[in-house]
Amino acid sequence: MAATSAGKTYHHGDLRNALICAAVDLATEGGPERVVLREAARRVGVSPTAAYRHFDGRGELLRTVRTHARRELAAAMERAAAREPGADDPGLAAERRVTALCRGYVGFAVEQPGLYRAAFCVPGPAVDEPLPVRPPAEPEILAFTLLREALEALAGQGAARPGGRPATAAAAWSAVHGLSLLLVDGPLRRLSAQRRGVVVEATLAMVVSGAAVG
Amino acid sequence: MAATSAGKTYHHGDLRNALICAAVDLATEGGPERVVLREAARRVGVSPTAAYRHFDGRGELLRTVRTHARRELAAAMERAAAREPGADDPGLAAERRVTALCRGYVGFAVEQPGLYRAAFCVPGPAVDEPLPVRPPAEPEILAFTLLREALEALAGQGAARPGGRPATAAAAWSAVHGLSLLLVDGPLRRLSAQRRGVVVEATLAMVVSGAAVG
DNA sequence: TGTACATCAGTGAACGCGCGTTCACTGATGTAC
DNA sequence: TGTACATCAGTGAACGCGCGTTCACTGATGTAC
Repeated sequence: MAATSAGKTYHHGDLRNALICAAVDLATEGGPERVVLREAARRVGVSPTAAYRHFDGRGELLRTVRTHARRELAAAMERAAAREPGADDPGLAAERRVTALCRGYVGFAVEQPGLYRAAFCVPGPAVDEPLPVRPPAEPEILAFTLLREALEALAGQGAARPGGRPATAAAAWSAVHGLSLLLVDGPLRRLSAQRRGVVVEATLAMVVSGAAVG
Repeated sequence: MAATSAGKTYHHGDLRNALICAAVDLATEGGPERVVLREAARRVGVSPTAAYRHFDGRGELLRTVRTHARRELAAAMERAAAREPGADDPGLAAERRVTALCRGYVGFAVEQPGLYRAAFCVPGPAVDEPLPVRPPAEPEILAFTLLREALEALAGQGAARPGGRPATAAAAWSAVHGLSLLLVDGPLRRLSAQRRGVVVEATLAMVVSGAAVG
């Protein structure tokens, strides 16, 4: 795009992506409520109106940011799992993968609180928007899928009750999600890094013990 | 107060409490972000300015609502525990109390989503407010205390590792908090009541198994 | 190769909204004498 | 018991803010001929 180096042309060339980047930055700085059309446009150096060429409105921009944030979360989990050393015992390996994924999850939340919150925001239908007859299917959330598959692998090793598995995965997700929010945005946000580590480990122990039971 | 029956006097008589009630209603309807000074005043039938005789500003009103919401949450937990039948075996009784408290916790969140979210909102310091040298100690959160004590009682029965206990309680809290938010405001909010029940039970099983380990 | 023209992607001004907060003020209350 | 006056608890208007969104518009681009 010629615009990139020359700067200042009338046509931006890649405005949609530029707006998304600005919006992601906003979410990173201050969470989903900070994602605001006018400010994103301002940062890109474009009039607010221009954004409407590329997005339906604020809602769509926010949903785009959310998708991005969810991908980043899953990527952080994968990276954490990849760092984990393997193990000969497949049961141990499975357990390690679960804990690594969880650590990656919580680590992302702690390091990117704004983005983490954006990953789970609900963009709120415009006031009094009529409810759709059938709500659109929620898109799969990759972070949850990773967790569920790792837990299934772990359960496959032991004597876990089949059929309880999706619910077991949801329970584990509850634990890491709740922990993340308590640490990031909630009553545990002032914990020292050390205490935080202790709480994280206790939660992981709970998740693993729950997987054995579930 | 003469004002109560006669209506319309210049002096309201109990404006502070009236504003709190209105603000709690707002939170109940739409969560903490719906708690807004002007609207609370409007509902009470008073000018916005009048609120400043009784509150420092929006922040104080919101903190008051939060306190109220936290109390309600704890009360819901206590009620749930009180409904639970006792048991001769003290270990079983302790376990039952833990699960009942947790059920009460999640039940409150599901029935009063707005209030639940208000209970854990952080009123956000005014932009660029200088950080206090020493952050004010977080007030104890009764819901957490209840949970911690019940878990301690449960651990006292078995061979749980001492010293791990506060962290174990935080892990349990993470689970019920995360579950509540996933159900109320998050990706699990469209679950049928039945599926929701399954997930709640799986989470409780995880919490109990974690208490045994921790 | 040049040019007319449709289309695309921006602009700038404006609307209406609701908010938090402050100002100068006034009506009501109750207390000292 | 009556009255002057301080104090308390309201009013109403206004300020400034930033937002989402829409309008009529124009500059730039690229394509058909």
